[in-house]
Parts: sequence; C-alpha cells; structure tokens
Amino acid sequence: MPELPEVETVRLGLTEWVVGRKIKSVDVLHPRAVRRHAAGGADFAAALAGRTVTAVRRRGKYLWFALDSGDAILGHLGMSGQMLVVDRSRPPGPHLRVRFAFTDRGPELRFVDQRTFGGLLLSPGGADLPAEIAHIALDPFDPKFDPAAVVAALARRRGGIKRALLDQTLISGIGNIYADEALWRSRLHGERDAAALSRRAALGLLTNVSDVMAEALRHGGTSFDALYVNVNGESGYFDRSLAVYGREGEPCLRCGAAIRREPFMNRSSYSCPRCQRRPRRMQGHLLNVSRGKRVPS
DNA sequence: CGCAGGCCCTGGTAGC
DNA sequence: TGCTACCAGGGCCTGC
Repeated sequence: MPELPEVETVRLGLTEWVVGRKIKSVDVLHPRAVRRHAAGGADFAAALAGRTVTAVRRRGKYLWFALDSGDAILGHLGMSGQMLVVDRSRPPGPHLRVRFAFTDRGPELRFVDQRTFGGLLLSPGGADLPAEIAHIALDPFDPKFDPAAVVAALARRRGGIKRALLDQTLISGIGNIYADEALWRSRLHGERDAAALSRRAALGLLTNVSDVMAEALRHGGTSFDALYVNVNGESGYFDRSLAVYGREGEPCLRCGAAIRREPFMNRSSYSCPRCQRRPRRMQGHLLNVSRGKRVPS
C-alpha cells in the first residue's frame, strides 16, 4: 500500500524517466481512473498532448507532474496504483488504466491500478501546488514541516492518536503501516487520546514517524504484497524491517510478547499487548463486547 | 465545525 | 472442486 515512502520512491523514478519529455498522446482506458477529472477522459487526453513535463512533485501521498503550461497532472495511487515506465512494445497487463506516449523514442508511462482507488486529474494552474490538494497538510519530509504546530494541533484534537495520525489534514503521508510502526516505537496504543499525550510524547511520536518513513525510503519502500512497485516494477524491501504490521502472533522485537491484531476502522491495527497498553476506559469496553460481562482487572 | 462511519473496488484466499 | 465470504484500505462524502 503506497504511503509516503512508496510515493516518494515513485516520484524519484518519475523524475529520472519523465522530466523534460514531451507528451505525444494519452489513452484513457478506464473512466474510473479519471473520475475526478470532471470533463472526462477525452478532455483529459486532449489537454495533455504537446505538453512537456517540467518536474514531478509530491505532498503526502499525492504526486503531480508539473507541465510547461503551468498546469499539472495530479495523481493518487490509492491502494494499488502503479506508475510504470516501460518499453512501448511490452504488452499491456489487465489493469492498465492510462497510457502516456512521448514524442521521443523512449519508454512510455503507464498508470496501472487493480482496485481503482487511485486516479488522475488535470489541475489547471497546479504546477506548484494543485488547488485540489491545498487542504492537505504538510508531510514530515517537507522542509516547511513544523512539528511544534502538529503537536499543538494534537493537543486540541478529540479522539484517538492513531486516527489523528491518519488524518491527512493534520499531517500527511501516513497510512496504516507507518502509523502502527511509529506507535510501536513510541510504545503508545493507537486509541490513546491524542489530546492527553504530553508534549514530549507527541514530539517523540512525530520523530518516530519521520524516522520510520525515512528508513523505509532508503529501502525503496514497503511491498507488503505485489501491489506496490517502483517505476521499474521492482518491490521495496522494508517489509523485512516492519516491527508489528502484519506480524500477528509473532514475538514483539522488544519484549517477546505475541503481536496482536485488532479491528480498527474496518481494517486492522497491529501492536504489542505488553509495550503498548490499551487505555483503561476502552479496555473495559472491549472486554464487555468480546468476552461477555467480565469485569476488567 | 469536528469527528465517526460508510462506501468505493477487485483479486487472492480461507472455509465449507 | 466450486462456490461464498472476507480481507486489504485511502479518500471522499454524509450525517450527527
């Protein structure tokens, strides 16, 4: 699942392979891939022919191609989106959604997306920062990222700390994997009240978020399954370094306790039951639900 | 306004 | 073997 380190890995590859090239033609093969482009696929394709890519930029999990017109192609990979730079002779796979051909003889760019949660749109005047994502907060890799401001926002925040980490308008780029990894490093359960964290604990958590994502980037990202690959179709290998995500029942790398998996927002949270104690109030609630009317000890 | 929850989508897999 | 049910989950939308 592409989170910030994976999207940044893709951005670096696109910068190498696409910047400076002129788009010859665009084929939209699935309307859902451009559903956020209100004028439709034909308009999307026609507007891009003849444009030159001047840069590839990113904020959080969004990336965009800056064009010589001052516009931008804004994209989100969703869960399964891939940006592949491949030779034109290579036969298309079953999930090819959008194809970009260039005026040179080089490889083409393919947006491939099995689950179609991802998509592309043309952002008028969006070369520097597309208006469509102006509401997304800075990510921890942004030079202007201000940890103290995020700590202050967390102090005003209602609800659990994990949900706050996943709120892209508070801090961007974090998804389920790195949220769980950073919480483990900080020895915090994700349902701890965000506002109840000390300033020191909140700052430490943000440091762990930055650290784990920087480490993942150095490994080329996390490929938990075959759905995330870089522009050359290669997997990252940070999955070997994950401490909790996907490790249900395996020993905690710190204390040896069996890693637990809990339902969270129609997905899963992974944590260590010993290092990351569940807040007391929720403890009683969950025990009542899952084990009958048993009094929490 | 801020937060919680539902929905979108498909392929792989577990279970019967 | 063949079917069904479930799982992965980020962002957007709605409703309270």
